[in-house]
This record gives sequence, C-alpha cells and structure tokens, in this order.
Amino acid sequence: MVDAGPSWTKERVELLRRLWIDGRSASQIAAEIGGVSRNAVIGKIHRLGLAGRVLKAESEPAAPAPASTRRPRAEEAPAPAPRPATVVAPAPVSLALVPQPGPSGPADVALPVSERVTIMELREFMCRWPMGDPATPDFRFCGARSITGLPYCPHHASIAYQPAAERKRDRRVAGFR
DNA sequence: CCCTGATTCGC
DNA sequence: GCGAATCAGG
Repeated sequence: MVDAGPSWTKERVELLRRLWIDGRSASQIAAEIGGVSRNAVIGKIHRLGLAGRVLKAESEPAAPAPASTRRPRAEEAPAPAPRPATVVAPAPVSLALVPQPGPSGPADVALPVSERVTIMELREFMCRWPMGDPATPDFRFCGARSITGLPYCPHHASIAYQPAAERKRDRRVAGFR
C-alpha cells in the first residue's frame, strides 16, 4: 500500500516550524519539505498560529501559553528575532573587497555571462547593471536575478551601494564598467 | 515578469 | 484540517 499523502506528520510540522521561525519563506519551506505547495505551508502556518512571524515586538503580551502539560523543553521564549537572511540595507562593502580583474585571473567567474540580456529582454526582476559599451551591439545588461526591491543582483548591488563616505570625494559619472 | 504572506472557501 | 485560488502588497 502506498501510504496516502504524507500530510502534516509530527516531523513535518516540526520541520515547518523550525524553518519558519528560522526566517525561511513559505516557498522555500515548501521546496525543502517537499510534497506541499507554498500555499499549503502558509495555510498550515496560520492554523498553527505561527503567522505574523517576526516583525512586531511591541504591544504584544506574547501568546497566552496554556501552561499545563508543558515539557521540560527549555524553549518557549518569545523568540529574540533571529534576523532572517533578508538584507534590505546595502552591506558596507568597500571597493577594496571587490575582486578586481588581475593580469591573470578570470574576474568574471562571479558573473554568469549566460544570463546577460539585451534591453529588450531585460525585465524588472533582472539586474540592470550595464555591461560593455552601449554603442556597440554586444552591449548587455547583467540580467541575473536582482535582489527584490533593488535593480541589481547581489554582486552588482554590493558595488553600486557603497558607503557615502567612500564616494563623496570621487563623484564622477563616467566610468561605468 | 519575479516574489512575499494573508485570506477565503469548497472539499 | 487541508490547500488551491485568490487577494494585497513589494
């Protein structure tokens, strides 16, 4: 007998809870757990009362824990917000840390050339970092998946968003490459 | 176009 | 309870 759908077994629910609290997105969790859709994950999250995740830690007297058959599972704190991997603000990356094209080094290894696109193929979710000379036919945009909310992929975003102090002096427009 | 979570509602 | 479809927003 091919056991029916896995459904939400204890293990799966635990995994779900772990990943969710860890800051994973519903789609990521769905892919990780397997056999369930993102909607299923979200639905379960709500039924478990885990919705809302970490975002507001103010006027919320925490959940009214039934307190009864509590296990010595030393763990029931209101979660100190484990900071998801989602970074909105540009990290303070200095140019010195950006791998520069050396005389004998493939500086483009971090750039998926195969993903380069023309302006016609460019979509909003694609990295708009210009590559090459706009006057030549081989001009392309990076085209990699851009960071949600930003026009660039992680790599180019690290170059584009540098500390103001770093560029305040050398504020030139030309030199895009 | 991509993504996110929230909600609804038939099953 | 479940989750696809839908909604609302980025």
